[in-house]
Amino acid sequence: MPKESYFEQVYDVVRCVPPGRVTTYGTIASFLSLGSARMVGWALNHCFGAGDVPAHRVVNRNGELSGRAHFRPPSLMQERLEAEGIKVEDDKVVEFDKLFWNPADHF
DNA sequence: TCACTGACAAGGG
DNA sequence: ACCCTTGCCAGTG
Repeated sequence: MPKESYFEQVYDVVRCVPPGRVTTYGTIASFLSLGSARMVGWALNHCFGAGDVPAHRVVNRNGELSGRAHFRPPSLMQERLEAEGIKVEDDKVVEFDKLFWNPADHF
């Protein structure tokens, strides 16, 4: 498999997200200039088994842990975020604007 | 080949 | 301010 699928493109960006920071689906899609926000979430759905992809650092534009239901256990996403110093309340990232990390900024 | 799916985002009522 | 509809596009059956 010499060619990277769209999944791997997303995984690569997610891996670049530093601990204690979060990003959104739309941001990744915009950064890749490919696909859409829905695809990013869909790609992450297949990430389990694709290696160590910190999918818990990816949230929706509201800062909500929309993908927590896909973790096992579902609370694992919040556990991971809190382990990195991110506070989560009511399934939402506290001070999401501050913790937001833009891949384009790192670039 | 065609149709449906999906962890979202933005706009309109 | 909230709820609903539309658009998005690669992958799978």
